[in-house]
Amino acid sequence: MHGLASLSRVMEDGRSQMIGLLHPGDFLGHPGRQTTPFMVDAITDVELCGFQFKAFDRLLAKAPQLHSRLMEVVQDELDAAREWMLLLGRKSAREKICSFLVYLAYRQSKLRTTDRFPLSPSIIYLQMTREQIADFLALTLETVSRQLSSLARDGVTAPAGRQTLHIPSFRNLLEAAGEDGDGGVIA
Amino acid sequence: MHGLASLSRVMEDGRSQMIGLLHPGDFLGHPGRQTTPFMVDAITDVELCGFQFKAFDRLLAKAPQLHSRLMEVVQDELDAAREWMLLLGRKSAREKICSFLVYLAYRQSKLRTTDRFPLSPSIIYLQMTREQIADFLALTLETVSRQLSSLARDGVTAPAGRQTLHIPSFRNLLEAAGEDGDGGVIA
DNA sequence: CGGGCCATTGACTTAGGTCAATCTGCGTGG
DNA sequence: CCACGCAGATTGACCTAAGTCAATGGCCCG
Repeated sequence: MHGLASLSRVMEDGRSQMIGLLHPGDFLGHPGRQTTPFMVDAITDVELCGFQFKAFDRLLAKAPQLHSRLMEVVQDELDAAREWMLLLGRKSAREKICSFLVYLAYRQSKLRTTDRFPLSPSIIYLQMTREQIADFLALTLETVSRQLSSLARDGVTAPAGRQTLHIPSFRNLLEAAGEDGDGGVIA
Repeated sequence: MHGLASLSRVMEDGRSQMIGLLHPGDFLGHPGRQTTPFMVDAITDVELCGFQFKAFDRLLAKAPQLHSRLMEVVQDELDAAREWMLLLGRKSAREKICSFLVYLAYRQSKLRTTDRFPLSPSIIYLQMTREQIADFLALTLETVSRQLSSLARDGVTAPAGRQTLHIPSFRNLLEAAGEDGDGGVIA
């Protein structure tokens, strides 16, 4: 309902990869499963809303159209995960950062992926530390910091404090993200 | 039904990332969606079995337990995609190759992820070119080749032709894959 | 027997990681 | 109200895993 949380996978030697962010309105866990096989961390203070398994199952039995809604949700997550695989596997550090900013801009403006422009106020709140961003993008915190500085130097972003960025031209940002103009953004 | 196909995401500049492999028994496309937003390529000759949308929907209406079966399938794909994100983001080239071999071993032995050992005959058929493997693991074909040579040199694998590997010790392979012994393998 | 197509191997380059030294707010207690 | 301390951020110097470019090898098919 409020706040931001992260989902991650951790290796026994300590390496970890953030697998997704949970924004207000997102689901944690999946219908019919007792556990999520991933680590969940609160990034900010979080308020969430729980469902009881049995009650939820009863609801599901009564409202069959809910099934397809849930299927939608899971499929969107799947597409987002696959999109992120492209980012992790093939994008440069700078493209990763820009894609991340684009992703945040969309999530914060509550638009769906398909409606592209415009993001009017074009203010992005990072909410996370450099280390958490690094963990999401498979970089190091130093690289994140360097790229953010470099983006500011190039005028792609205008920092307003450590956690807030102003975006002069969203078009420039998209380009620097290596987005191909049609459907490249994470839902 | 037969053969192997790949799902990938391609950037406009030509970079591409394989997002998953389709083995016999897997689904292509998702119920209720007309298209998959990814590229599908046949790796070997493929024989597949199609469903008509309307007929499938009617079937779904009649057999509600099919809903939860489909949900299972999509959720397994989601977990696999997220697991692969860890591989893409945080594993070394050698670990990637080994994880890939483990993945293939499981897929080819038709076991579920959760049953770990043993893979009795421990023969792995690659079926793909080095370039396709590179595309799956976010490496270059040269790096794939070098790592396969190095694994053979170290006795982790015993090559039998270009497309076939014998695995003397599956335990060693798992270790070289950086798998943590509980649930690290891709479904 | 010849000609592609993969694959292998080598030499060199580079993006990003690592290690280490400041810097910058900002919340806290005196 | 202010100075102190500390967690997070920045920046620099150096290192390395993997990418790039290029030459060679070997296998399978006509």
